[in-house]
Amino acid sequence: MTDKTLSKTYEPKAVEEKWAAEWLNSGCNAPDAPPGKPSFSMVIPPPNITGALHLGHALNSTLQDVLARYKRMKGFNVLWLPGIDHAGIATQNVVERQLGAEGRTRHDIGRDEFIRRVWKWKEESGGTIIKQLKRLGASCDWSRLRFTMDEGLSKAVRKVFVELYNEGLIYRGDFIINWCPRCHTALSDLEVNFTEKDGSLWHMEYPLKEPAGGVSSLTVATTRPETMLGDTAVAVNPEDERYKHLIGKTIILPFVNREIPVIGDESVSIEFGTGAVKITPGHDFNDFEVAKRHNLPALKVMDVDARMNEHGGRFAGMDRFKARKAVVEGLTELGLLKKIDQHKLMLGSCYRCSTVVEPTLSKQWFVRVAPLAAPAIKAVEDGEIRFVPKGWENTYFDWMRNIRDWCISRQIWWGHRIPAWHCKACGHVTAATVDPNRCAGCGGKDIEQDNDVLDTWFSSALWPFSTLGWPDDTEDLKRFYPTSALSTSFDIIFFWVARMIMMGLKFMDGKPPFKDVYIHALIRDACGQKMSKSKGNVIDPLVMMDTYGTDALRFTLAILAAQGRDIKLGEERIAVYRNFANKLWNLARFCHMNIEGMETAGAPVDAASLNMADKWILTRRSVCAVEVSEAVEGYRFDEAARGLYRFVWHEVCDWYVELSKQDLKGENGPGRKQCAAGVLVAVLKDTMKMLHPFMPFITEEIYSTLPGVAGGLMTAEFPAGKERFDKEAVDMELVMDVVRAVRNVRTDMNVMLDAKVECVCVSEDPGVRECLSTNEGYIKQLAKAASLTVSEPASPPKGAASGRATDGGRVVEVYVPLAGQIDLDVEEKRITKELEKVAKELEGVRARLAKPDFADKAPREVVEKEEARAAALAEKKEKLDAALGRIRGLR
RNA sequence: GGGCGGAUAGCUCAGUAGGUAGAGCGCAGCCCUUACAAGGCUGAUGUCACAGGUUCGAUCCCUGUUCCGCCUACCA
Repeated sequence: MTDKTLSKTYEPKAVEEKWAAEWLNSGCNAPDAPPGKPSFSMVIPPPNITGALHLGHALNSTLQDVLARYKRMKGFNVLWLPGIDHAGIATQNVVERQLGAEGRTRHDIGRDEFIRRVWKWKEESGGTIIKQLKRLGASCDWSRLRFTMDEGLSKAVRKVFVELYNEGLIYRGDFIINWCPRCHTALSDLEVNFTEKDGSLWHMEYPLKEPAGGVSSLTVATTRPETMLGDTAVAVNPEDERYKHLIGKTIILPFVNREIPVIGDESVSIEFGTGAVKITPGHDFNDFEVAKRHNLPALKVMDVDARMNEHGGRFAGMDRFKARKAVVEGLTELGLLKKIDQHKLMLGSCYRCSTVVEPTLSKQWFVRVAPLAAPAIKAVEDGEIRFVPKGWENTYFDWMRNIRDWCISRQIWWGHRIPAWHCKACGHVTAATVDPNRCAGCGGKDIEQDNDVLDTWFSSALWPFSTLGWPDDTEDLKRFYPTSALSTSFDIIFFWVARMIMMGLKFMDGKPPFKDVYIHALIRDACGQKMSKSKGNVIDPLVMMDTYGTDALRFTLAILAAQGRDIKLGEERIAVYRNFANKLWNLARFCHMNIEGMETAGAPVDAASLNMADKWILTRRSVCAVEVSEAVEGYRFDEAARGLYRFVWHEVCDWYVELSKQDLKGENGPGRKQCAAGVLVAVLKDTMKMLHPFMPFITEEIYSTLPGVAGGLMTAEFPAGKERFDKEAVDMELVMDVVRAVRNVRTDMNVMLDAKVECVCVSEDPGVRECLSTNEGYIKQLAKAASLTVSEPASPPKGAASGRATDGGRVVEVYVPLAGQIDLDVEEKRITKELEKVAKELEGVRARLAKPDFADKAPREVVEKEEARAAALAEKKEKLDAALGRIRGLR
């Protein structure tokens, strides 16, 4: 696209495709070969291979890309390493569904064939999200794309497992875990979502074997009647006067007629329910603990599908929910159901398929987490790892300090198979990084690898170093570990961040995986609801990119990314920043129209030829650059984006473009034209550079059309913001203020736009007067004034409407004589209103100054400032009084 | 039950070493002024949730209250 054919509105599609391809070919996403540059590294939080880009990804990737591109432009050797995880359960579900469509199960085709199918699926349709991230402009080093099931990463997983096992930090045993009856696997505590549900509290009467103290039964209250078949005790509080005499007695469990003891346990609440609790160690976390304390047996009464098993008596074979109904009916028939209370309970469901989980006793592998957590807590306490915003540290500490062992085995096939072999002869477990052929205990050859695979998060926890080549001692590890920052969502602080910290410290010689953890906001819909497919309130980032352009989406996400607050996103917001992209585009068009044919427009401008407007905009550019730098480095993406928006729209476009028009048209001679063009181009180039991390496509496109440009923006240097002309910048602001004052009067007085007015500016400050005279051209042009008179204080012109400009403590009275045109009523009303406001304000300031304490205790600067303010207000009031008098005098 | 965060213009949100409260959208008026109507100029609107406290001074700090979110927790 050449400068001559820039379309009137920005059309993102072609531009995005062009640059996305260009960046991929250029290789500038990859870090340089070892130079002296400092490193900046990040790993992408690996999305699921089954996933599609949602707004959370888009936000997170945009912010990381801002960091990556910014740091690159700041001279860092940047590595942003992308990848995906194998999402064990989710992926297995996808392929099992495919098989299901063929009328088969994974068991029909066997483990090896199933794994082959999953890999085939992965090659064909896995990882579409990577393409989508590229479309978003994410400048990852795609040549280093990693996958948790890669050979290298699998090697890392095995080594970590074996070392932890050998140290006794991984163990296997029978414990109660969360079982998903649909996925047929254990889940860790974190993989269960709890939601409040309306349920019932059934009061069930259990007969005693022998009456005691005139009592022949005990009534328990439960939310899960069907589990009664697995009861191995009834517990009461040992302090409970109603029941303490029953402790040690025997109950005959209805239906199955099993004899179970009444025990005393302090965990039982006297107030809740009936004060007596049935104990089902095979299907309840709490009961399992109670049973351990009392040496009670645990009985599993359900199978893998959560159907009642052979211990279920007449209920055997029934699904747990059917069995519940049947048990309740059965009890009713026996006259043992005493009461049903409405009761709210927290119900756990599988985070992958939402099936209600079944706490089940089962043999599983666990990580003993406490020893790993201790140094991980310390690293954050000591500030070695920093959370941004800091508040998230509490969440992290809270969890880490109450951490429970992590169930890492999953009864699925897709994932890292546990590198442990069971010996059939001696029962010894051999954990090994290389498949062994004999038992390490007895040397026997009849060994078999454990059937389970590891939790996907087990491999993700190694991500910051496994992706850099560990366990090999690679150059990448030396250069890029620890990584500089990790950006992610708060909901995986436990899943991932905490575990990465633990594993990083453990396996990387105590070095944490990253220095900063940036926790980004959660995106909600415009009403504040969490977006979800079932609610139908999802905004698809891909559709937004199609509709408004990728840069618009990115800028929207960045400018809304304030720390510590959720983002409520409505589509209209994106349209606003689409407009911004368009504004930018037209700024570029304006530039091209005005420099067309100028050979030297891209050449550096001689500082001596700069005028006040040039110096003003160059200064504002520098201030903006510094502000953006500080904001990005402090992860305040919203501030950076807001600063850029203001600079581009309200400084460059609203003012500099207007200020430079006469010069650019050549009205002030070739020298001025040359200079203004040079400044405009320079400012535009810097603007593109500053904006590039946020809006990479449009900026790259515009930049490439500017004269005197060599190379792309990605490798350009971020403006340092050193060139400043503060004095001129302040003077320019005063001139702008005068223009605003005149416009203000014009509007208030309903002066037609094309009607020129006279304009009188009065100031007692000779510096101010000189400044205004020098810039007469600007004022006349922008305020549409036919003439400008600058004078010392004198009696104001007759029949003039008045205004006033103040900037930096300097004051200019502005008069616009409108003899005959002035609407006296309007002007009188306007001045009266203004006068009231000033009087009120003055009163307040004077009241404050009058307080003796204020003068005594407030800092001197503040007192002086207030005094100056009072004086200014008094003067203003005086002027307004005079103006009012003049208006009235005209009647 | 514990913890965290929010409450600022009609809406969505910034902000403040405690010292005159800001933006965008929307709204009103005037403009199709050759970069841009996805635009320009101008304007109006706030007991900064409530009640106390500290302070010369609080939207900001402290305490309590009320609403609204979220995270976390084995009362069956």
